[in-house]
Amino acid sequence: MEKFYDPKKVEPRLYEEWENSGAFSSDDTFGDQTTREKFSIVIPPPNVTGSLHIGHALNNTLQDILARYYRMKGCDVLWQPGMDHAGIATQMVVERQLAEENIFLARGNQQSMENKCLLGRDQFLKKVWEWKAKSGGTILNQLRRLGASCDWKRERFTMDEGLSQAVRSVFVSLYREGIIYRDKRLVNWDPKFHTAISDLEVEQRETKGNLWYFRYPLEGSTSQFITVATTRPETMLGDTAVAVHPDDKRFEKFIGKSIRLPIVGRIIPIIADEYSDPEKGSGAVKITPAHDFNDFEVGKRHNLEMVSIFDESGNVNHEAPNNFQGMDRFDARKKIIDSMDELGFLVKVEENYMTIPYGDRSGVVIEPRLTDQWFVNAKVLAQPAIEAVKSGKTKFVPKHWENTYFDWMKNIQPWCISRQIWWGHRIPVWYGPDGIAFVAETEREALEDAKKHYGVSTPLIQDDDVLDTWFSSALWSFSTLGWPQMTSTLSKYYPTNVLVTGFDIIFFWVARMMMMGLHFCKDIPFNTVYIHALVRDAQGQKMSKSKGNVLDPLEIIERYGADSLRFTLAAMAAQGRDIKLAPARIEGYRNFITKLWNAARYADMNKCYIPLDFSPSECKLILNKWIVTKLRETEQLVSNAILEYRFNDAANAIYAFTWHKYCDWYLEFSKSILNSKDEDAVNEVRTVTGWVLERILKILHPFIPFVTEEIWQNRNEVSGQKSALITSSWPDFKEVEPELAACNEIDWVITLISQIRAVRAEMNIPARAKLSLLFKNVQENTRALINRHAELLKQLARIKDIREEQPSSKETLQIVVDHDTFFLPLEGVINIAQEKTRILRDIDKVNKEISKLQNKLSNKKFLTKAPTDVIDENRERLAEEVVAKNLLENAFKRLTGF
RNA sequence: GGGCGCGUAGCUCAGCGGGAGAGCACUACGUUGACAUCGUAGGGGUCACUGGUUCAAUCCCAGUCGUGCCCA
Repeated sequence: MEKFYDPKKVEPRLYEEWENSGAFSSDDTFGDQTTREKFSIVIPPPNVTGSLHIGHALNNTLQDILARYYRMKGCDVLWQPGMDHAGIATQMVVERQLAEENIFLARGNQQSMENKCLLGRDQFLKKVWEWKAKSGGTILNQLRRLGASCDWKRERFTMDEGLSQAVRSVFVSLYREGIIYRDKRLVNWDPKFHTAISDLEVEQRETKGNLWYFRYPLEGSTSQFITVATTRPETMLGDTAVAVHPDDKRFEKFIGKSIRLPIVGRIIPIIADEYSDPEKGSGAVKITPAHDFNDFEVGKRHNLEMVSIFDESGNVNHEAPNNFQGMDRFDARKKIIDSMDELGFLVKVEENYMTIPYGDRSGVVIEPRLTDQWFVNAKVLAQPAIEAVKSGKTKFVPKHWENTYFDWMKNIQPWCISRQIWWGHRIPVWYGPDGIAFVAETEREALEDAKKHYGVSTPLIQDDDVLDTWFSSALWSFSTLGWPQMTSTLSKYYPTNVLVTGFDIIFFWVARMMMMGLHFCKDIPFNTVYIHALVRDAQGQKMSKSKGNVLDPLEIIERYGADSLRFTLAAMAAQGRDIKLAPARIEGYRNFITKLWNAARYADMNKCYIPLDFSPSECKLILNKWIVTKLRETEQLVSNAILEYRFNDAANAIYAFTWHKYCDWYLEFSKSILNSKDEDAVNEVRTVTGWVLERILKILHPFIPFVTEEIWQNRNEVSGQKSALITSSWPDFKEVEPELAACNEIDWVITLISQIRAVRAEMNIPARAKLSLLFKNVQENTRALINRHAELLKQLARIKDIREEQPSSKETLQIVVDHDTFFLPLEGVINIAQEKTRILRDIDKVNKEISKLQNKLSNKKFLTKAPTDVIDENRERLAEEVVAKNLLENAFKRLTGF
C-alpha cells in the first residue's frame, strides 16, 4: 500500500468503477423482478441552475449513507436522482445571458426595447434547452464528486416528456374535480421578473419606514377634511374609499359621505369597516383594493371599485394622471408626497417600523397586483395530508417538525400555480374566440372538445402561462417512478421509505408531495420525513455569499477529500440542532481517515489476511474474543443509530471503536504477539486483525466510501478476491457470542497499563526507562491474569520484568487496581514527598466518594423508595471504594514505614 | 404578537432522572518499523439563573435572563 492516501487520485477512479459496474442501480433498472426487500428514496431535486453548496452536501451525504447501508444490508435500493427545471431561476439565467448578446424577449415591458432583437417563445425555449445541454446540471457531477450513489440510469428532469405528461394529467384531473380554478385575485407580483410568485417566495423584511398623514377634503366642503395615514403614499392613485371603524365616535359624522381624492380628483366614499384600527395612525385608513391584501378584502365587502395603477414593471399606468404615467413606483411616491405637500394636504410624517415584502429571488419589493391566475384549492387536498401525519402513517423525525407541518397545513391558502414566464410546463388550457376555456392533456383533445362545443372546427389559443415549478416537484415521488402509468416500478418503490430534507422546504415541497401523493396514488409518498440541520458557519451565522462566509464543499473536497467532508457532516448531524461547521473539524476527521489508512498498512505489512473458512467464534485468544465482542457491540450501535437517523451517534461509535479500541489497543497488543514464537497465536492474531479491519471497512463504508473501498481493493489484490466493498454485505454477528469474561479481562489489563503509564508520566520517569513490576498477596485470579498477559504488560507499560515479591525499599511507586496493589521500585529516583502527595490526593478522592455513597445509603427514604438494583449498585460501589481506600492507606503507610 | 429550538470544558457539541462526556484547542513528555495528518499523560465544568416535583435533577415542571429560527 502507498505510504499516503491521496483522495484526489483515488476518488474519481473509484466512482467511475462503481457507476460503470452498475453498483448504484436498483433491480428494476436492470429489469430484474426480484422479491428482495426494497429501500427507496427520492432525491430532493436540485435546481438545474444550481451548484453544490454545503446544504446539498449534507443532504446527499445522509441519503448516501442510507442508500449504501441498506444496499449492504441486502435491500434492493433505489435512490432516484434528478433535477427540477427551476422556472424563474432558469428563465432569469438564460435571459441575462441573451441580454449580454443584446437579445431580448418579446414579452413584458417592451416600450424600452425598441430597435432591439426580440425573441419569440419557441426560439427562447430552444435557447433554454441549449443552455441546459451546455451548462445545466453541473450539480449532478458535483454530487458524483461527493460520492452520491444515485441510480443515474434513472435520472429524471421535471421537464422530461414523462414528467410533463404527469403534470398535464394532474392539472386536467384537478380541474375536472373543481380543485383547480381560474380567478381574478390579488397575487404577489414580482415587478422584476414580471410574474406572480407564491406566498412562500416572499420574504418579509422588517424595515424602518414612514407613516405619512394626508388630509383628504370632504366632497362639497372647503373646510372639512378627513386625515388618513399611509405607509405607501403612491397607492393613493388607486384609492377607492376611506374606511373608519364603525364604533369610532370621531368619524361617525363622516360615514356615508365622500371625499374628493386630491391629485386624482376621483370622488370616493367614506365607509365603516372594522378593518380600520382606531389606535393606528389617524384612525382613518385609505383603501386601495387593487394593491393591498387587506384592502382587497375590504373592497370585496363593500363592492368597491378596484383600480390597478401599476403595470407589470411596477410603473404607474394610464389610470393615473398624465404627469405620473410611466413613473417608477418609488419616484411616484416622492412626487405624490411633494404634490400633497404643495397642495397643503400633507399633515405630518412619522417614523414607522413595518414589514415589507421582497421577492426572495429578485430581491425587489413585491407589488400586490390584481391579475387572472390559476389556483389550487389546497384546503381540499390538505385534509388527508394532515390525517396521514396525525395517524402516524408518515412520521417526521425529529417529531416536533410535525407542528410546523400542521400549522401550515391547517391554515393553507389557495395556491397560485400560474407564472407569467415561458420556461416551464405550459398550462394545458386553450381558449376559444369567445374566451371559453378547454382544458385537456393535449391540443388535439382540446380542439375536439371545441369542435363539439361550437359545432365546427375552431382555432384555439393556448394559455400563455406556465405552472409553478413546485407543481411538478409535488409529483416527484411518483412521476419519477412512471406515473400516470401504473408500472411495476411504481408499485414496488412507492411509497418511498424516507425523504431526507431540510426544514426550509417542508411547505414548498414536503407538504405538497403529501397532498399530491395521497390524492393521485391513494397512499403516502414516504413513510418517514427526516428533517436535517441547516449548515452554518463556525460562528453560527447562516452562510451567504454577501457575508462571504460560505464554505464551498468542492473546495473542501479538493483539499481534504470527499470522505473527510462526509464524515464531518455525518458526525455533526445531531437531530434538532444546526451544524456550525469549522474547518478544524474537517481536518480532524481527515486525520481519522489517515489513521484508518495506516492501520490498514499495518495489517498489510503483517500479512493480516483472512482464510476463507474463518469464523470468529473459533477464536481462542482472549484478546481476540475481546476485540470481536467490542466490534459486535459497535456494529449494533451503528445499525441502531442509522435506523433511528442518529447519524452522529453512528459516526461517533465507529470512529471511537476504530481509533480508540482497534488502533490504540488491539493493534498495539497485536505487536507483542506477532513478535512471539507461538505460531497458533500469531496466526490467530493475523486473521483477527484482518477480519476486524474488514468489518471496520464495511461499517465505515456508508460514511467514507472512497478510502474504505480503496483499502478493500488493495487487500483484494493480495488475497485474490474480486468483489468490491460497495457490493459486499454488512457485517453479520449472528454466530458470534459476546464474551464478557474476556472483555473484563482485557479491560483490566488496559486499566493496569493506563495506571502505570499515568504514574510514570506524573513522576517524570523517562519514557525509555524500563521498570520492574512487583506484586504480593494479590487475589488468586490476579496472579493468573498477570501470567496470561505478562507480555502485553511489558510491552505497553515499559516493564522489564514482573515478579511476585514485596518491594525491599519504600522508594517504590504503588498502584491500586481493582483489589490489588502493584509496585514499581525506583530506588534513587523517586521523590517520596511527591509520591505521598499523590497517594493522599487519591485517598481524598476516594473519601469524598465514600461519604457521598454513605449519605445516600443511610437515607431511609432512599432505601425504601429507590429501585433495588440502584441500591445494590450503590452498595457495591461503596464496597469497592472502601477496599480502594484501605489499599491506598496501606500504600501510604509503606511510604512512611520501612 | 403566535410557534419551535438552544444556553453543559477555551471553542464546537453529545448526553437528558441514579457515578459529568467527545472532538478540536491547550500543557508536558515522546519510546517500540502502521501512523508526527502520530503516541502517552495532564489541566480545564456551582451542566445560564430562581423556584418546584422526586428518595435522587444537568436531565422533568414553572418562571426569569440570554440567544437563534419560523409564521403573522
